Amino acid sequence: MGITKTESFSDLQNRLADYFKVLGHPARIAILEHLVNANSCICGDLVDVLPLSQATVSQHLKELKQAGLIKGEISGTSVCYCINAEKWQEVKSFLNEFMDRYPNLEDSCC
Amino acid sequence: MGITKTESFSDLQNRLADYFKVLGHPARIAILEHLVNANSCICGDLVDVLPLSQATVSQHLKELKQAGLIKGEISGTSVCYCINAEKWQEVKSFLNEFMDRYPNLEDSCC
DNA sequence: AGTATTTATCGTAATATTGCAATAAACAAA
DNA sequence: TTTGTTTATTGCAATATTACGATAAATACT
Repeated sequence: MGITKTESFSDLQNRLADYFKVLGHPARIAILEHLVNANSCICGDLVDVLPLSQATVSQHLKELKQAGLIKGEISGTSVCYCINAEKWQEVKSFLNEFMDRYPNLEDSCC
Repeated sequence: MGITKTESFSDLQNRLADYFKVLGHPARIAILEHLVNANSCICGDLVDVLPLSQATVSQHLKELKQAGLIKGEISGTSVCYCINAEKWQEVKSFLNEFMDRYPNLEDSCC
């Protein structure tokens, strides 16, 4: 019924899905790319770079922040965003472990 | 407006987001886990394993198949599903390349 | 104080996703 | 042919997501 049956799956499955999900939007990919490329705090110009309104960008930033992938630091009137390095590594490993569970072999059955 | 502004983003950004997105649901994670663990074709018993109706499972399988992550081979009345090994590696690399763009360093600015 | 700048939040509309019952489709077995 | 078995599809209903205008909140500057 449009509601994901979260409670029917394991914590691990839900956590995996949640991280994949937050990465599953081109705007959030674009935001992360921008922050990664800059490799520094970006104050405000994200809205200029993205083809979305200020309100929409703010919403995507909120989701990325909630997932822990980025940090936002208030600096005067504006806010500086950057990648949360530790969390980024953690998520990378977490997702990779999942992908690595399928062996790199040629012994596919079909 | 609920519609993702796909056309405003690059092909690469959209492709990345699409792969993350298809992985962004616990049911699809569970399906993939089952296929990975079996490391063989699974005929039919997926519905028994998952806490979802046959129709819903079939829908998730369709999405995974469309993304190319799994293959389905008709075998009599039933269908055998298994991981698409080549595509799995390809997607793993593709997503990993994105995650690796953020350097493994401690030189986070904030 | 008043004005400008920047970001967050609220409210709302449009679209997407999830889930399932019912049904269809395809095949096997009797 | 009829019956059962298995998977796909259709047609909803419920919820979630996306997007943005309007507005609020917070701070800086005159």
